[in-house]
Amino acid sequence: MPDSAKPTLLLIDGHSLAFRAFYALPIESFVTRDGQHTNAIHGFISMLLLLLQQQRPTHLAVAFDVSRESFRTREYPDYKGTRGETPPEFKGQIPLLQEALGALRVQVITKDDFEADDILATLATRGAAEGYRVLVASGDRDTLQLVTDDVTVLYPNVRGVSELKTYDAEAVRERYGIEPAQYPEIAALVGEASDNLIGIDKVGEKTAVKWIQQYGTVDNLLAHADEITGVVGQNLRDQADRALRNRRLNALRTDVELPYTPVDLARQPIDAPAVRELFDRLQFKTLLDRVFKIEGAAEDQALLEQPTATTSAAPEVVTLADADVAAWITARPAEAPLGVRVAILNGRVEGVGLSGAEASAWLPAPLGPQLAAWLASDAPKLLHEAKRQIKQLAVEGVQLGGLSFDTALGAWLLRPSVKVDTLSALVYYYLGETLPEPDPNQLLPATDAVSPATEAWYVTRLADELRGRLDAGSLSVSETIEVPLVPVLDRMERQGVTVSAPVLGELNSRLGQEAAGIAAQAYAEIGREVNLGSPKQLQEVLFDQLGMPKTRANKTGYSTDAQSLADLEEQNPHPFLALLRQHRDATKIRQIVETLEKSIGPDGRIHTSYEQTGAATGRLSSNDPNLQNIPIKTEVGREVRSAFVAGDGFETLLTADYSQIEMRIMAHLSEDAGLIQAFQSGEDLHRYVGSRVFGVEPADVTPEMRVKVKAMSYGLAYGLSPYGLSKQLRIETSEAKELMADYFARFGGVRDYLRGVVAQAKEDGFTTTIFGRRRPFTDLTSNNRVLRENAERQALNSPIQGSAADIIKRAMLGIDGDIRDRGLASRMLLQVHDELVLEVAPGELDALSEIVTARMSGAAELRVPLDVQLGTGPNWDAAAH
DNA sequence: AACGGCACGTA
DNA sequence: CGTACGTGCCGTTG
Repeated sequence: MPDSAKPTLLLIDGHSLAFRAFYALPIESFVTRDGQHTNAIHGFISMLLLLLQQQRPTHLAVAFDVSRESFRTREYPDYKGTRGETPPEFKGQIPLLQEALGALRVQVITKDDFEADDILATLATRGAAEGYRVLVASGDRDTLQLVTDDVTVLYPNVRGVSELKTYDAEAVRERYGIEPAQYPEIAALVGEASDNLIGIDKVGEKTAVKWIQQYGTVDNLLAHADEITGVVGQNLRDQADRALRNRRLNALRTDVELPYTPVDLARQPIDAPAVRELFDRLQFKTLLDRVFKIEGAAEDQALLEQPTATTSAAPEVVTLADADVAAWITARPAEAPLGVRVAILNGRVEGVGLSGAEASAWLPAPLGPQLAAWLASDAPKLLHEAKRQIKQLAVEGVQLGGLSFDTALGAWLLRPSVKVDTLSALVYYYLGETLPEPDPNQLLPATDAVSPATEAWYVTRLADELRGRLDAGSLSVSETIEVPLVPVLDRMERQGVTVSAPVLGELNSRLGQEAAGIAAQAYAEIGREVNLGSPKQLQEVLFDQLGMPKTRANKTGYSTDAQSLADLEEQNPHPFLALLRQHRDATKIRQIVETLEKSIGPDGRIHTSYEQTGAATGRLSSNDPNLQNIPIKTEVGREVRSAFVAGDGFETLLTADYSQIEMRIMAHLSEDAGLIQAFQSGEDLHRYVGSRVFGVEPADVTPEMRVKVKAMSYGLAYGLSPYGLSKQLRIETSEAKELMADYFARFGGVRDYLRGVVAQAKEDGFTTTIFGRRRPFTDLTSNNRVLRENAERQALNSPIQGSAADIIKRAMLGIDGDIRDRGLASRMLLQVHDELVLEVAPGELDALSEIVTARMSGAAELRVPLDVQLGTGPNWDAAAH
């Protein structure tokens, strides 16, 4: 059989090539935002993709060593003994690499008591016997013994793993002057430093080759050892045991019992969602593209081959007329929720898919009265991303009631840190089935999307699966907080908030002129014009032209951030620095103003979107535009707030915020008597705490003392270190340390609690909020210190931030419910984590204030009161307090 | 056009 | 070497 017709079996030594990649790629260039090193993974995958392209293997596996222990170390405890401790940056990459290979559907093989090379040898031998063209990629020269006419070894050269040298039988003969099978004979005599196998003294490659060419094997050589003259001959005779031991150890085993034969290693279509998720996490953008480029053809093929197999279990879809809807629904089992899928095409409702466990129906637009009535009813419904569909239905004048579960919310509650949220991806993850989706990049889809009714059926199945996986606490959060919040957020988004275009316009032009003036002065200072918004150009000005001392380093050079500029101003005052800072301030606010101006709708209002699954802690996030980061700290910033006004027909804005809610939660959770007392005393928190920490009367707490204590208190909930505190307060680390010690001496319960949270999280693998919301962590036990300590701070913070999120969400539900129950025209517009902004209808201020106060302070029963501050005014700034 | 990096706004 | 977010600009890459 010609080689080209043979199947190709590619066998890779995972550990040795990942290790080569680790040393070939600069470690500092491959670190994710959260500190995970990825250079070995990146290099390995890159090499793998290259091999897939160049060699087009039909069968593929990667073998890993299980540990350093193997039958070889039992015979010779010093085997590979010279290898130092594995670098910690490398160690953590292997499990991730294996996860990546899993996602790429590459078989990973390990075997207790054997090394990866033995697995390769076994499969290579077997593959060759079964008629495969076999490729062995390994950084271990011992594999050269496997080379035959059918087996080729690919060995990394000094330049790392981007190029692999091909050793076929001819190449081995040329390089070593012996047959490949004789390689271990040579190695046994010369020794192999990397395996800690010492050769015969004074015998190098030249001598060994000469001997093996003459005698063929070590055994035979030793049988004729007396024929060898000179010192090397004597060494050979003296050290014969060593050569024999080496020969035993470097012989690869070809009889390892494995659960796979070559035929089991046929290449599989990759697990695209898993690859996307993982590569996203590892920040492998270009590799992701390469994977899909290579896989593209194969993936399409796989999809074509089994397009219906995965959906065949779904009930057949019947198309219903509206008149038949009520009957169809009545025919379903009572009480069982139905899946609902609103199909949207070009901004219009195309129809609605409904599904129970055993029947699916499609109702094309226009939506009739029977369907509309049922949708609006309390009949239980299951949706995926309900808010989006509720909004779309509203456009058609149709309401949706009775939402009982949202699969997007459920998946988020289960794994709040994972970004995957499309229906098809979740179906894939949790049900293991493929939901064909039209390629959004194709005008004419190659694969038909499934009917919305079938999607609705998948929603019901996914809902079952997710509910089964959620613990009682998370289910309760779903049912009592998140799901009921969906329509509330929808209303807030739809209402929007009125913004004064003239106020913003005036602010914009004023800031524009101001920035231009500042820029001109700045240019004059340095004698040229640069782009003040370009960190790169600023670096040239500051560090080259002006010769300022170097600041904190970042990937593109030295930092020009506000902190660095402030440091420079202290050490090296220069008019340019102040001008730059003023320019930044002006342009930043102006940019926010411009974004807001562009967001004003035809109704004169801004409609943000709340992302309910946006934050892993349980908080909401806001986008398009983000109304949760409107300036407040500076005078100009507050001018932006003043542009947010009560709309026509409304009397005033009402703002309500929780004061120090996170500290109160800390007091509650830690049960620290001192902190609880602080909140019950009615004294200003930081003054009270300051008096305890510094041992003075509350009245004698100086502003400096208060600043320090305040920073300390807030920092605690974030896992602030003494170093961080010292940086922020610009004090010595030793003073920061003392400050923390003094704090904990008075509020020891807080320290115990914070320690306990992390310890508990390590044990459980997750943290929990007061209301049962969980956040899982994987890195708390990581060997990578950066990764581990990041996870520790997140675990420390999550119950606090998350409980605060639970509380304000509960308050929102209460307020919204009361407003509707009492038929008030006032409405809730914005949520900014610990603050709500409401629009007050004429005459409703008192009633609304009462509702808001009661619902916010009553949203949780803590060991300390929940203090709520209200403020009113014609605009958001004036309504603040 | 898309993306990473930087910088910075909020709680 | 402080948690949680979103956005705009720059400079590079395709």
